[in-house]
Amino acid sequence: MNTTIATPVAQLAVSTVIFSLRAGSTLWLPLVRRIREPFEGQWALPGGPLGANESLADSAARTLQQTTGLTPRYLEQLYAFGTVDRSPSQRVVSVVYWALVRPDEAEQATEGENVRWFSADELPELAFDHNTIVEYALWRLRNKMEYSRIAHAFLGERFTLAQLREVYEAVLRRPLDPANFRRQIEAGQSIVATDEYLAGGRHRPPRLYRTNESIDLAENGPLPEQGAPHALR
Amino acid sequence: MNTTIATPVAQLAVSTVIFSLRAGSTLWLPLVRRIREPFEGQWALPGGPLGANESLADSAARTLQQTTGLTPRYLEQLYAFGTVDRSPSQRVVSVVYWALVRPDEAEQATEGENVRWFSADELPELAFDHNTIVEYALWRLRNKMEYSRIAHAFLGERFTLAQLREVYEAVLRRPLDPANFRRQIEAGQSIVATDEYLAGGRHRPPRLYRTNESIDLAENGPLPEQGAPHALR
DNA sequence: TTAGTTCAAGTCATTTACACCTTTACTCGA
DNA sequence: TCGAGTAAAGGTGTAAATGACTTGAACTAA
Repeated sequence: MNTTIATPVAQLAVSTVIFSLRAGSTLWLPLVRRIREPFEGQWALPGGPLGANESLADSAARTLQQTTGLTPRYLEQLYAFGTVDRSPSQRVVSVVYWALVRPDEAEQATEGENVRWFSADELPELAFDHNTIVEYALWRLRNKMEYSRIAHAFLGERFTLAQLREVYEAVLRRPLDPANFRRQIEAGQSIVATDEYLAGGRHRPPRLYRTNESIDLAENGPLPEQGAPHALR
Repeated sequence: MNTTIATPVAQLAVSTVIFSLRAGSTLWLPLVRRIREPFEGQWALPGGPLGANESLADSAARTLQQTTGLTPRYLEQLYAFGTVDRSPSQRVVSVVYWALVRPDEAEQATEGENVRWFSADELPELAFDHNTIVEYALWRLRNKMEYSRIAHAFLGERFTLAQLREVYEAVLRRPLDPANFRRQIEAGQSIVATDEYLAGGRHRPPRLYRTNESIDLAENGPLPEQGAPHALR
């Protein structure tokens, strides 16, 4: 074997942008406070160096679990960021993933001195180029919302059509006609009606639906390394 | 500074899948023969280790230039591949780009013992997981063809509508109605009619068009590190 | 019982997509 | 020089998708 082990030109890190919906209508994401230089004390995306025996997606899932306690239902690679000057001193190439979690999962997440949730519209100044990264992740989320069915990853097992519509309205930031929304969703095959109804509101109880597991909701093409353990298919 | 320089868990490499259209109707891509282990003698995607003072996109452009002599008009990041076992011995994480070149550029490319063009449908068994990578790049190309205007990157300065349609037909592998194609393209703003015509055929000379530079043809969103020097915007 | 709310379903006009047809303009060979 | 061949350019009709709006049903709370 004549392979020379070159001195590394860059550190390899994996980070993740996690989205959730708080109060059912605003996009929130968890950030972690940096506990060392550079950017000590500033907020940053959860992540860390790639482990020796884990794939990129596994690394994203692990660091997520360790820093925020979250295990997202949806995890997909976003982009690899590698400009020379994006980190002072040692050069870092970051493979960034993006994830969606349900509101109930998000509430279980550890929140404290070093982990806090922020509104996606009102972020502080983040470490490194993480503001840029979040902006791109937001674009990807909104874009993907229009041609795939990832909205389901924000919801639990059972949900009403109104809840699903509210997810779309929150992410796309515009109201949708309930009647037309119903027609379009029913035309597709992405959800299945159950025979349960949600009682309790002061109105006619809406029917509960569940996602159709046999339909590909992500539309990511023939990707070999398929997301996290619980990746949406 | 208390940053510890960890021993690298993986080598960082950048590779590129380059597509071109030969004879105006079949997808071709250049491969390079490996001159060292592992996979010595087998065909692989052009690429190499990331240089110390270049961004990921610059590295893709440079290795492309060195191995094939090509400077693609379109260059976009495809995916970062990083499963643990994708390379024997030393672990390698590859950030893969994909590129489009015009047929006339492709002809200038060096072809010889160590560089050869292959039909995208009839590839040999490649080194590493490069067959998988090419398959994914093909999916991305065909997918992107349907919602963006990247087809223009296959063509030169001036082209007829029939030529543009042939690009679509070749990539999507199905015939398109010339009349409807004309209307759809004209409805968009991606091309501009010139007052030139292409004479020589035994039929009415078709009008020549050029791409509208002021329109974003790639639709990649707010990406910071924008492709290669000549990236299509 | 009644008012209020939302689900659920239906109507209608407009736009868009697609298949097919006709005319026009040019080149080339007889 | 004339006719045949070819593809551009433009047109028409039908089906599907979309958006704005309307109606009725089901339930809660007062």
